[in-house]
Amino acid sequence: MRIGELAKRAGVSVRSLRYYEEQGLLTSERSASGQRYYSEEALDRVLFLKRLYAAGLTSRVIAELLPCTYAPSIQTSDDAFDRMVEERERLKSHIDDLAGTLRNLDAVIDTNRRWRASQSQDAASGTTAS
Amino acid sequence: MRIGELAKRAGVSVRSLRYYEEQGLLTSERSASGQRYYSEEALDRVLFLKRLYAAGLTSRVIAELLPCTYAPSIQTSDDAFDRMVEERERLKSHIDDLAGTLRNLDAVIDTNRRWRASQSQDAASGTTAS
DNA sequence: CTAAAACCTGACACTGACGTCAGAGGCAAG
DNA sequence: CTTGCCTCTGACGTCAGTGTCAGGTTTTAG
Repeated sequence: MRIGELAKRAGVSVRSLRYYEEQGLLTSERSASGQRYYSEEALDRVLFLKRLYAAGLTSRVIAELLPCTYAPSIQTSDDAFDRMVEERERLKSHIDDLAGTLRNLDAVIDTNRRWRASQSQDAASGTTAS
Repeated sequence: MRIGELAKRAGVSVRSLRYYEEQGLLTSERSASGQRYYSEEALDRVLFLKRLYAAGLTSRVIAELLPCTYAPSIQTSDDAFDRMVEERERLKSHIDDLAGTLRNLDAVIDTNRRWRASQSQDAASGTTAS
C-alpha cells in the first residue's frame, strides 16, 4: 500500500510516517519513481510506534529499542535490551505517578462535589449564596 | 520565602515559577521593590502543578481548572468543574492506554529474555551463534 | 561600605513532533 | 491528452515549557 492508505489505516498523518522513516523507525520499499510502498506488517509497526510515543518515549529512544523489538540478535540486543528494561521501569513509575495524580484529582473533584451539594442545599433552604 | 527557595524546595527552576505566574497558575506577594514572596501554601500549589504537568495537562487547561481547585464558588466552578471531570476522564483513559503499552513492552521483553536464554544455552552446548 | 548572591524584566534560543507550503513529478480515469 | 489526486523533497512555521543571556536593582554577608 502507499503512504496515504497506511496513514489513514494507522490513524496518523502522512507527515508523521515520513518523519518516522526519517528517524529510522520505519522503512519502506521504494518504487522506481521513489514512491513509498508498505507491507501489511508496517501497519502493526506504526500502531506500536503510536503506543510508544503515547507512552512518552522519544523517537531517539524508540530507535534504540526497535532492534530489540524486531530483530533479536545478540549483538544488537545487549544494549537495546537493557535500554528497554530501563524504559519499562520508567514507564511503570510514570504510570504510578499518574495514578497518584488521578487520585489527587478525584479528591479535588469530590471536595467540589460536596461543596456544591451543600451550596444547592443552602439555596433550597433560602440562604442566598454569593 | 523568596523565589529561589521555593524553586529549590519544590524542585523546579526559578524560570518555571515565573512562567507559572505568567500563565496565571501561581500568585505571589510583591515587595516594594518588586521581589516575589511566597507563603508556605505556595509550595503545595507548585507541587500540585508539577503533578498536573506530569499528567500531561497544558498550562491553559490547568488555568481553567484552578479556580475550581482553590476557590470553589458557584460562578467560577460551573465550567471549571465540568472541565475537571472531563480531564479526569481523559487522564483515566490515558493511564489505561499506558498500562496497555506496559503489558506490550513486557511481552516484548519476555520474548527477548526467552530468546536470549535459548541462545546462551546453544552457546553452552557448543552451537556457534551467528 | 562593599562585594557577592539573589532577584527583576525582556527577549531570544532550543527541542520534538509534527503542520504546512512550494514546486515538481507520478498515475489512473475519462 | 488532460484532469485531478497522490506523492516526492526541502524548508520554514508552530507550540509549550524551559534555558539562557543581558543589563540593571535589591538583599545579604562580612
